[in-house]
Amino acid sequence: MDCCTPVFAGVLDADEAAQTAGLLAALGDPVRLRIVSMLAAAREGTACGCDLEAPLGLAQPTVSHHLRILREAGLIVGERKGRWVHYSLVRERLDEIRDALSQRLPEPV
Amino acid sequence: MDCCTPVFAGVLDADEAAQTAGLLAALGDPVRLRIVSMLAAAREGTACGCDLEAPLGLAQPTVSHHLRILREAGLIVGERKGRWVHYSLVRERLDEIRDALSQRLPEPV
DNA sequence: CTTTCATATCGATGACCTTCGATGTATTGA
DNA sequence: TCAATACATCGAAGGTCATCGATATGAAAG
Repeated sequence: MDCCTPVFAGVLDADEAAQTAGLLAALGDPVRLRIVSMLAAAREGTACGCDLEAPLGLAQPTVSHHLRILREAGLIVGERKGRWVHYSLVRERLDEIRDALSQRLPEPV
Repeated sequence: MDCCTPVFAGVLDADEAAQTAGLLAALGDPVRLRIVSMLAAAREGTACGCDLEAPLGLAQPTVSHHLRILREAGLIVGERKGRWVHYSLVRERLDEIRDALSQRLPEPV
């Protein structure tokens, strides 16, 4: 007797999965999630790296590392303002993740 | 002159961040994302491990490893049905992630 | 009872990731 | 021009993760 042998039509292919997983992995770190939370809570929706080090309790290179990962994932953008870089969220990317989690799911009861 | 010095009220604390990041990290892998996609697309909403190996192109222990991570994150549950284990999605956990991405964000324009 | 099949666990390997000190780059202010 | 500040990059150390062969467990079938 065989198992269920379900049909896997319309399933994420490897490329789509890699793309979405990249976004999720970028957010799948406590430090980066807190950075995103801080940017969302910040006045004007922006903050610079120097303001993140103390609340996060991390050294400057570490914060810069995480900001880079978020930037390369397209989740934040940094704009140079004189001596500082003002980081802000890219709302479209967060929506993209939400959409990816909503699609391809069976209808809720 | 100082920087923006934003107020970080209502920001995720370390514990909350670790919990949500755990869920995101569990999904932040191409293989696991495809597994979730497959379970969502499967007839009856369930599938057993043996049906996943071939489409994923991975060895059985590797698939079992990823199923375990998804199970420990609470994203799937496995029910033993004779020789097979039928895995299915836990919709509440996916909603939990969506909610975490929706809260604490400034109002959309 | 033995064989067969689905699944879980173990151990090893190689890759990746987080963290930070040291250092480089860029911009401002004196 | 020179000192100070914000940020990026480099290199190293330590931990974690994905992968798989070998092996164990558990259940059905002959």
